[in-house]
Amino acid sequence: MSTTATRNEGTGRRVGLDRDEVIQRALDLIERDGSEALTMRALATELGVTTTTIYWHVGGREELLTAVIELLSRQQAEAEIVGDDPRERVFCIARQIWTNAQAHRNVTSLAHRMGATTLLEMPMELAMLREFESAGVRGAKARDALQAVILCVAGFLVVALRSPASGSLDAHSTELWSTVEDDRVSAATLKALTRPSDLEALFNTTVTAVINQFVPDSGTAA
Amino acid sequence: MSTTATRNEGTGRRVGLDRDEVIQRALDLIERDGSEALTMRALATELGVTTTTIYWHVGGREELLTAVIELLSRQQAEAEIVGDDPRERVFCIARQIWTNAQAHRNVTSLAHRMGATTLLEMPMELAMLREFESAGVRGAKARDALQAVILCVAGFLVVALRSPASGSLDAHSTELWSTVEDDRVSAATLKALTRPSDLEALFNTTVTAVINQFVPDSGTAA
DNA sequence: ACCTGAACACCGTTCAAGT
DNA sequence: ACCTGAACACCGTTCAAGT
Repeated sequence: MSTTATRNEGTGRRVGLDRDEVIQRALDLIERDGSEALTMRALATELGVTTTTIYWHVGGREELLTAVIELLSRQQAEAEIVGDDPRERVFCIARQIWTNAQAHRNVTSLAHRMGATTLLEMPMELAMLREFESAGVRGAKARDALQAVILCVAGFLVVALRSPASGSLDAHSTELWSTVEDDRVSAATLKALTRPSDLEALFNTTVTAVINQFVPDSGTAA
Repeated sequence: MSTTATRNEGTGRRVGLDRDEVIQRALDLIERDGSEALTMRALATELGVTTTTIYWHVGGREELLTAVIELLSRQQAEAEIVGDDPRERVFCIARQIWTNAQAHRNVTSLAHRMGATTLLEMPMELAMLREFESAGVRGAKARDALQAVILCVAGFLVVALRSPASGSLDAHSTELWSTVEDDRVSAATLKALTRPSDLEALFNTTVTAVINQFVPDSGTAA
């Protein structure tokens, strides 16, 4: 992408690589081929360099992955927040997290597996806090409201990110349910379970319910 | 644990191992040392056997892990469901999932990372469906209600399971927030963020809100 | 049927050495 | 300061061979 890789300013550099470029290429590689495809050797080959060079620039694999997540966190443009009242605006931000996650599935699910979701979504969580403040929700109440909404969104991401991502395991809900029989559950319900939910609609309903629980229904912001 | 390992009935067996015991020991090892500690070689050593024996009995690593999750799924005793109306009973089941997950952190977070949550929680999800039925919620509505509640619980598990599990990454929320400054967020809120939420209380509030959204407030079951 | 031994192709990481 | 080459200790998996 950037042409800085082949720059050689007459210094002792042979490749002209810097830390930022290593991380950016790592991000690209993960988005393209998944996070398991990012081995130190594969990334080195991609950069036209030896494995040890990566260690010199950014450190080991754990540091590299953390840096990738931080990079994406900064790149996720904080889109404009629309909505007439705090409830709507909080919902708008929740949808942005949801949308961003689907646009960057591989890094998002990586962050998820690493327990670094907060690191990735920090800017959007901060935006959400500002809305809570303007709705008069602050202190421990704001913290809990944030946790609840983020938790709920995270739950949706768990489901949304696993479907076409790791096709190896056939333990996906719809296939599992097709083998179940139970005389205390109607046939209509069991049949419905074999078809996927409309996650979009379900997201709206559920997240709205949680937001309404924590954000008061004030018409105008303070 | 079971003494079947040293049994040798005069057949050609040298060790007397069977598939179930391999899987049980794998489960024990994961619960004790974490899922990363379960290597084929480590498990083989634990069993007093060669690596290849595991392949003969249960197959590769993926199959082994799936079998472990299925085993725990069967072992999670379906405790008694208490509550006067469907809403309360659904909440009771949600709490059981929550409790079981914390009692078996390592396997649960493994199932989570594998996208096999449904496989693990199937019996409890089925119990929840029965409550929906008795509340008159069936078909696609029951499926969506199940999804919403499970999703929400899954979100809580994401947070609850990452704290003392993988101590390697310091990207935990509380530490991250301690460095943040923002003039549009009050000091009280920022300070609250550096202290962990009461997940127990938050679970009750949030899950109840979601359940109420999908299960009608009927006093008595049909 | 059940299990071993040796081997293969990977992996992350380190360390001395080069310019 | 920046990068290479060789090596180490791991890993999952396979395959022929033993009883």
